[in-house]
Amino acid sequence: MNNKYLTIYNDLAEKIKTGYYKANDLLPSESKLMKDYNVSRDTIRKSLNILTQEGYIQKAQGKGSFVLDINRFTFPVSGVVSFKELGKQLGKTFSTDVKILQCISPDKNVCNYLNINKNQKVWKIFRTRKIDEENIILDKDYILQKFVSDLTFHICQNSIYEYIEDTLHLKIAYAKKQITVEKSTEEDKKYLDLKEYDMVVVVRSYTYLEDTSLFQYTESRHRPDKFVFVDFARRNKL
Amino acid sequence: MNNKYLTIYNDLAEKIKTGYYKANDLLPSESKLMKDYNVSRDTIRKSLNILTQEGYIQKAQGKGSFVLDINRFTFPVSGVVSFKELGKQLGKTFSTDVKILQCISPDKNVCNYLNINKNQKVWKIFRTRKIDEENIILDKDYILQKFVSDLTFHICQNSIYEYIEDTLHLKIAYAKKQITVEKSTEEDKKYLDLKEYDMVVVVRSYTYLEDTSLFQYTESRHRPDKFVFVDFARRNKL
DNA sequence: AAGTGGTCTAGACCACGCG
DNA sequence: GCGTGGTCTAGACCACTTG
Repeated sequence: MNNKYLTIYNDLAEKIKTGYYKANDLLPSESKLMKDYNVSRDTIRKSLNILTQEGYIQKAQGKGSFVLDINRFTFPVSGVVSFKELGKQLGKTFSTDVKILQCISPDKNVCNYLNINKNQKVWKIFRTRKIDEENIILDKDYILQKFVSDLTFHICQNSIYEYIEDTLHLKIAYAKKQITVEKSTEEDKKYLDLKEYDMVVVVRSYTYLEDTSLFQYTESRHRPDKFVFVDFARRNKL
Repeated sequence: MNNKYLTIYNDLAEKIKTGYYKANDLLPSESKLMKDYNVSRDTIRKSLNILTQEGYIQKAQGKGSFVLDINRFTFPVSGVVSFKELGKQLGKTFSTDVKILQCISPDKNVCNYLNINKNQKVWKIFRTRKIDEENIILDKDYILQKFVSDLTFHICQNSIYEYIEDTLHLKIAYAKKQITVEKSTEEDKKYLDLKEYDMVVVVRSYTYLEDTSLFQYTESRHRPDKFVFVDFARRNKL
């Protein structure tokens, strides 16, 4: 990465994660960091702003930048993160089973979700996610075929995001998400090891590309006892 | 507010919300906005960055800033927002019942949540939230007494956040949140109209002040069918 | 008084999209 | 080639904290 401020952000974030800077430590002052990295103050401030946004530090006028305690942040479902990336970050044994992979003419519901008409083909992908030998999550993905002409079992087994970003070079920009809890359906019971639970946590995501086109709708259905969502939020006035 | 960039942000956000700028419109270019508001480019860019962050716009190099469709964002539980603020934004008929308000020596669990020892007094506040004549949410708040010496039923009935920020002038900076789904307890059944549901959605929040001191732990317990969480997330590389 | 972060400015150069 | 946003710089002044 040739960006100075991103490089500095990553460097500082790494130093916080590895404990070089510890919770409640003060980061070096902005003028000190300017000299250390040999950049202008604005560049340093850009880096620090991202650290603030991500919950790494808290700034205080007249005092400095305090390192926050991030040890409660181990399950970052917030943000736009794929299942494979998640697994990597957690180091747990996850596995994925591709149940359905087909290119279809969408039904009414899917048309509605993706805001298209039924002549536009979409990929329909159902995958189950296994943790400790139990099927915990059912992911139902619908992806506009015009953006992704080919998909294989192997790609779905691996990471669709990786393929889309690294191979197709599509740029995912943002997502809208909604979390609710609903009665489990026959489909849920078919694909998941629901045990005694008769409800599932449903995470609906609409994913958009950089040019603001909606290209994917995902419904992620979780067994309630294994669902956790962790969030860091700053108070915004006005 | 004397901040230029916040003023401009609010002005533009207002124009998007009221439909002066519509979805898929291009915002005026940065140089145009510089002239319109008679400020430097950096100030404009600060405003646009917040709009981007909050999901109002999407920028594209060489093209401009596109207005996004925000109509799916009607329930902003994300961010640090209090119940009263929420009610205002939704225009629905909510009501709050204060069930418990006392200053206690905390038990082991609360000590653990707030990272204190049992000699520190805390306010214990239980409130139920009613929507359409049903008790849907049970809020269990624990607030360090050293920050808030006095609390009344009237304040709790209204908005604790309002009192803390506007009257005590404490500055709430950020919060960590966790969402899970759990079996309902006897307490839940006592305070809520749970109908046939035997599970509740539990939102645990740790709220921090600007000086990074943890001052409040809240457990918000929701009847599952009425729970919605909406989030906007940008994809961050690296 | 000295040091910290917060805001604002003016100017430079680059990368990208489009005609 | 022109206009757009993206990055970076250097300098100014202010507000706040601490000694």
